[in-house]
Amino acid sequence: MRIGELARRAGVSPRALRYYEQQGLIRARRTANGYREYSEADLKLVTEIRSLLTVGFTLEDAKPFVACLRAGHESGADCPESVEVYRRKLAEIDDEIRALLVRRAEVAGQLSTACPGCVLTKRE
Amino acid sequence: MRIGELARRAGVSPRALRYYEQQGLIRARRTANGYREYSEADLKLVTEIRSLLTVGFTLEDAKPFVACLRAGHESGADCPESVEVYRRKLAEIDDEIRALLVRRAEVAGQLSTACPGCVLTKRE
DNA sequence: CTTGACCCTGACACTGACGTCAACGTTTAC
DNA sequence: GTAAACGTTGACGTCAGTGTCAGGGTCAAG
Repeated sequence: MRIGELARRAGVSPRALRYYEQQGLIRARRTANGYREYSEADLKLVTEIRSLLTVGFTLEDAKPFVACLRAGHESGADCPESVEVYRRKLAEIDDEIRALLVRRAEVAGQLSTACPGCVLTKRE
Repeated sequence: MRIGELARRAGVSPRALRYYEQQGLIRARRTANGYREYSEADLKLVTEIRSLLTVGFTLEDAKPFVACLRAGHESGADCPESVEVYRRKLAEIDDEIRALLVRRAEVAGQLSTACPGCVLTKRE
């Protein structure tokens, strides 16, 4: 299939696919006229990339998963490199959550000082 | 005082001060040679901006606080517009925390599927 | 033959808060 | 007198993942 069809089926733009290629995540054979030609396996790669991106991963993070799929594994997570990315991401998310909780407390403190009673304490 | 002194006392770079001015947050008188001249009140403005930025506010968010100080109030939060920004920010932070908790759960789920026992459940 | 739907590459736009450099004028200290 | 340290404006670089042109080529249907 060509880029337009893959884009529709994967739910992304052709522009995004070219960008993924440029970043070294996917590759495409070229037909005689220079058009990119994709396989079903490529659809699987792009689907994996998309699901990772929507969970907050970067394209860089997604690389091990793509490599894992290309190596023949069923899931992109079936490789130690992918698992390592999962663990790192989990730690990053935890850090962000902690930082946000601190910020929340600071802002809530300021707000209650500036306007006692304004804090509705939605959480907990 | 000139820009270098204000920058040192406020703990920011001269570049940042020029940027704040460009964004309409601070203003400076000019001496005959074109140098910016600041007052103690300006130091207070910049200090307010910095403390808001470090809590995750944008320069746009900081504008009502600066306006409030310029209007003569002791605290930048002594105006309804500032309080409104506080409340909005609090809601934004809560949204971000909720989104991160969802992401955390998704990633943790994927990780436990890919590598049972890898999730160390640091939280709770 | 031409219209329209594709495809190509290359490159700028965007968001935020600056860092950094260029190319220049001013002030201060020795 | 001169060099360091300061000031000025202007403009590009950063990070990520595209959107959106510009300016082409390709191909099937009518």
